[in-house]
Amino acid sequence: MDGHLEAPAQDHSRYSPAAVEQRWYRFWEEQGLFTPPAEAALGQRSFAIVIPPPNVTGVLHLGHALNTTWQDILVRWHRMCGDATLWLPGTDHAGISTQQRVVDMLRQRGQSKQEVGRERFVAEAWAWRDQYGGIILDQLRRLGASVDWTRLRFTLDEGLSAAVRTVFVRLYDEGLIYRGAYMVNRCVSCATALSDIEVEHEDEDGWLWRIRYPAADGRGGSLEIATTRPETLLGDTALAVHPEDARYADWRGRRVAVPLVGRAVPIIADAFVDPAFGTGVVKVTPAHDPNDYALGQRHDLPRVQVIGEDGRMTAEAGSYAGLTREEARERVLADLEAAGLLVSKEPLRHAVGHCERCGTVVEPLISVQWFVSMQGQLAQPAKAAVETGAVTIIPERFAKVYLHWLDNIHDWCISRQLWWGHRIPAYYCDACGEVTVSADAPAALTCGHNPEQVHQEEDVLDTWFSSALWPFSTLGWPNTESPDFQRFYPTAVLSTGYDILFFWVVRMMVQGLHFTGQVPFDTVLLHGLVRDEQGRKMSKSSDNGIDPLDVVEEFGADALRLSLVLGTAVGADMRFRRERVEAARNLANKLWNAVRFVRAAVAGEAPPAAGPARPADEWILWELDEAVRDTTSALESFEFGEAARVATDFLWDKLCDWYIEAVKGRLGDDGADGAAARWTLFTVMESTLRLLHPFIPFVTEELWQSLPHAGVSIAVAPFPEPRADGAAGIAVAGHRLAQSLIRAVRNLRAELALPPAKRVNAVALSPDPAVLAAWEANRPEILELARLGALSHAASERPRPAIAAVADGGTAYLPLEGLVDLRRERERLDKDRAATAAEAERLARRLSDAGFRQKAPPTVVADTEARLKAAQERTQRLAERLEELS
RNA sequence: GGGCGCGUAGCUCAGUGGUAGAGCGCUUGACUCACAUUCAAGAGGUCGGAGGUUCGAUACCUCCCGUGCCCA
Repeated sequence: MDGHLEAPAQDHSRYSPAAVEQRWYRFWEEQGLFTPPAEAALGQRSFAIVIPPPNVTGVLHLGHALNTTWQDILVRWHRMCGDATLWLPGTDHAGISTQQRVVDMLRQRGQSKQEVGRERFVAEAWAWRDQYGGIILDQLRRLGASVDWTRLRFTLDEGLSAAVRTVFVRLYDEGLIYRGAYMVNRCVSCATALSDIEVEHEDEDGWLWRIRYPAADGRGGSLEIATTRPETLLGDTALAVHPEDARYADWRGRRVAVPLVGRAVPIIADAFVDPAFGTGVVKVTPAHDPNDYALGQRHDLPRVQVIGEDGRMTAEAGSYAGLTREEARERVLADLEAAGLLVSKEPLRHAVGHCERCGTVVEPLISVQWFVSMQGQLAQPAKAAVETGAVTIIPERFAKVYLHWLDNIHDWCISRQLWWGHRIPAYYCDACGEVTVSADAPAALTCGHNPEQVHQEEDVLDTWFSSALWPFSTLGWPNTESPDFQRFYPTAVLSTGYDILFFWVVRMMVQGLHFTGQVPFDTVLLHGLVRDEQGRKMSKSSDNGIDPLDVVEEFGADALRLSLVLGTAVGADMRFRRERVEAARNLANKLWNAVRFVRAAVAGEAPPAAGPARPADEWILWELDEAVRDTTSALESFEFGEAARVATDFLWDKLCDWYIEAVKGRLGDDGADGAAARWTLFTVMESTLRLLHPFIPFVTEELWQSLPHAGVSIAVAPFPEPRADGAAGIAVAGHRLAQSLIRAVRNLRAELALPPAKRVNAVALSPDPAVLAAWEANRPEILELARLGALSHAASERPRPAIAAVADGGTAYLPLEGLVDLRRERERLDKDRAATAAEAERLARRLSDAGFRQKAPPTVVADTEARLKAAQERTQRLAERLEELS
């Protein structure tokens, strides 16, 4: 990086982020600025965030960009505040997705997973990871994420894997992990079991078929049932009605024949049945429906599995064996029709479960899986932590969602029939089948047989099982003496999308509390979805996804970041809008040019300390203090949009539009006034860069380096603080009065279409000597910014006729007879007078209300009185002026 | 069915128990020596509807309408 520290910023009027950003990221990384110092300074606070580990197969999308921006703002801010700041990066191994990639890769080589075998398959997966798994990490660099790359973690790292084994064994020993045959969701395409929350329910248009089941007890008659899944009738082992449904009271205890298979099954009564749905009779297929499974348990029904794990009909399905679920449905319907048992069909919109990963319709199947018992011992502390405020969820409303979910939590199916992942540390004795659970290959089996003769469980763990440990496994746990764990756990903030509140946040809370006894983080920040310009969810299938890197290429990472935080609220979905990025790009450009101006003004050297000399100087220093205070308090409450708005408004509206324009005439001055101007301008500009750095790190670094500076990087320069003595004084108030006058004159000039080059003289009158003094104190600024030739206060010089600009505290008259359309002028003044009078009337009415005077806070009453006085004065002056014109 | 959002300027969205805001768009003027990715000025809103609480409601409460999401 030789030389570029001294390299001047390009002297173009347009900022080119592409030429700048990657260079600075390399610099930050090489300087090790994102690695917290090894030793904490005395009294230094620590601030840690673990990144939500992106899927190793993933590519960056705008949701990542938003979340990364939030975290980077927090982290850069804390780092500049001098905290020992750690932002720990990493990726997760994404079991299903990665396995699918490797399977595809093998298929292209003409190989199958079975052919290569488990060991080689896993090796191929690692090779795939090494080749492609870093893509998303480089994308985070492009966004400016100030993560500590020296602490990069991966969920399959040895350390993290040891944490996974430790947790599994402990939960097993505590009886909180168990293995058994239960109904779970199976994705026949991904060929694995899924947990409940990996199933997405979507309403789909389907059919409700009515099917007749003839009596099988020789007493004649038949029962009509309604179903959306006729193919499962092959596995029916009962029909059910509501216990109080009089229509079917006679049927209870009788038997009917399952169509096509002829099996005689009982009619049972259960309050689960909704008598109002369909015919009030439901078929019961305990092996293929979660509700029927529960019914089957209550009534001790046999289970007949007619659909296999591959989604095809089993031998139990008789002549349908081998057909897919879809084919079987067609055949069953045709055969029912032929048998005269298909009564009717009607359209029905109903929820169908799909695999969250691949979209395939999930099949509920009974199989042997591993589960975590979530209720009670695990869920309770996680609930309590939020209820007691040990953890704050922002926005608050998600706390309710979180608690409600924990109240209704189900056991978590954690086994996956995959090869890529943490293989479950359970060992089966080949001699007796006994299960031994052990973090390492067991030296002794619980059954006492020879430990040589074991085979390890084939299944791996749900990826989320390892993600749940992320806040502490990445910091060295289970070694609780590890320096990072000691220093940075619990972490400070966990920022992620609300869509993975259940998948991840809850589970981290559960595991963190159970295994460390502490909350894993103090604050949970949840962001919304970034949608496309039409408000649609972005997705690969609808091809409306926007690649953040395309945006970075075109507008710069700073512009993307700023556009994602400006004008957005925490937790709310937002639309991505191109104009927003353009506006943010324009702001970066504005900053660029403002600094160009300052650089020219100070000619390469930091101006010697001078302090403010004129009211304008006092005013901008005071406004800066305000901006620093407001930005800081917004950051403290995680209001990123508000923080960015305050900081950028200061830059544009205060510093650029007012102060730089006001100070221009003084910068070349050789005396004390020039020195004060240069010092103030430089001081404010440099502070502004630091204020903006957390939001737009690249351009601020480039510009900060181009100005005289102390220190290696703005990234480790102190965040601005308000001056201790920065109260608003008379000078500040005076400058604001001058600004009001300037605005009033500008307004007039625009009305009259006076070109800026045209200088006019003005007479400014006020009954208040303080106002006159303020104008006098700001005379050069007023002359320049209002484009006046001269400004006098003597009433005798008041030009007649003239046109008036009514400002706060007084009125300015411009001698513009001939230019003035008197009728239009009267209209303008009258409109103003009417509005001001209405305002005065409203305020007067409020003040005459005894309730208001008694109950409103005194400051509000005083404020209202002041406003009334100002409105009355202004109305008076406008009326006088109208009088003069008539 | 249960729960939670949202409805503010033409568009997209901030926001607040006490004077309604921004960006873009629109109108008018200006290539003013940092910036036309700019500057100055302006138009535009009974803050979805109806009640209620309050001295005061766009904001708090209730209901309704519209719209979106989560869970079952």
